[in-house]
Amino acid sequence: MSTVKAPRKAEAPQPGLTQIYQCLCDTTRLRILNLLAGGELCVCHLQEILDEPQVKVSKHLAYLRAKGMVVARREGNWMYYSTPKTPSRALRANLACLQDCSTEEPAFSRDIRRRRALESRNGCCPE
Amino acid sequence: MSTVKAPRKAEAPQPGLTQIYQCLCDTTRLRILNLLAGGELCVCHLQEILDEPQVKVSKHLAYLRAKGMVVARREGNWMYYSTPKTPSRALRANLACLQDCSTEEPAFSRDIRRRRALESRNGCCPE
DNA sequence: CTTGTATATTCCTTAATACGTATATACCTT
DNA sequence: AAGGTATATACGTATTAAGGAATATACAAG
Repeated sequence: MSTVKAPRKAEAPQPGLTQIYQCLCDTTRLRILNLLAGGELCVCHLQEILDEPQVKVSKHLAYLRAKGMVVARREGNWMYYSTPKTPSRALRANLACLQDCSTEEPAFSRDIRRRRALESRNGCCPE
Repeated sequence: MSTVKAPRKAEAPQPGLTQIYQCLCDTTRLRILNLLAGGELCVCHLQEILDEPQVKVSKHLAYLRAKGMVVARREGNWMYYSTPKTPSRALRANLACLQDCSTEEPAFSRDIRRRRALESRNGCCPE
């Protein structure tokens, strides 16, 4: 046993192909990842943009995080989620593919629009 | 009601993004799609290359077909599966992405190698 | 019409997932 | 310490998926 104490919440290792697709096969998670492609977001903004209950958003974020699809950082009361800064080849390719495909789906571009609107009028959490 | 009789087994419409990812989130289905990227295959060849029981292969093929990810044609006793000739933009992009990512995963290239070996020595079904 | 081969489907069990309600945790403010 | 806000987890439940064993279908050949 190593004497080095593990951090209470280690980030998950980068996911394999199957895990990536498991994350992508839910509409809410797709919307989240589509949004995070535009940069970090806090949970309250995600909730508002997605217009989904807190527990639902939180659980999907936990799912994504457990599989290494997103990383989280805390700032005071707020949690900010983003895609990993150095994604694996497979993850990078699939996020790019999602970006490409999402332009077709109206729900996705609507989310992006709502994000812009929300960020312009400055939301709940410290910038 | 239309008087036109529907074919007994219509091909499914092209899948949406979520459906695509639902199809991709199983290892066996990923292997199948990876193989079909190299062209049509009959079920017996798929069984042999994947080294999986008949019922498992057949059910995953049915799943893929029901979601419009593959199409099937019969020739005598044999069923041949392939990706649709004119895939939707999303399907095309994701199959290409899979192709790109699969080069990293040893299981996938092994399948391709087994396919080549099997086809060179000519298998069970009419060429 | 019988038999054989290739493939599909049914039925069952087990495990995974999705969602909601309620509760817990983490941090800030006073 | 006490209360408030943001977020996470536990628990119950309903739905869905995966896999195997057995059976059914479709076609070919005699």
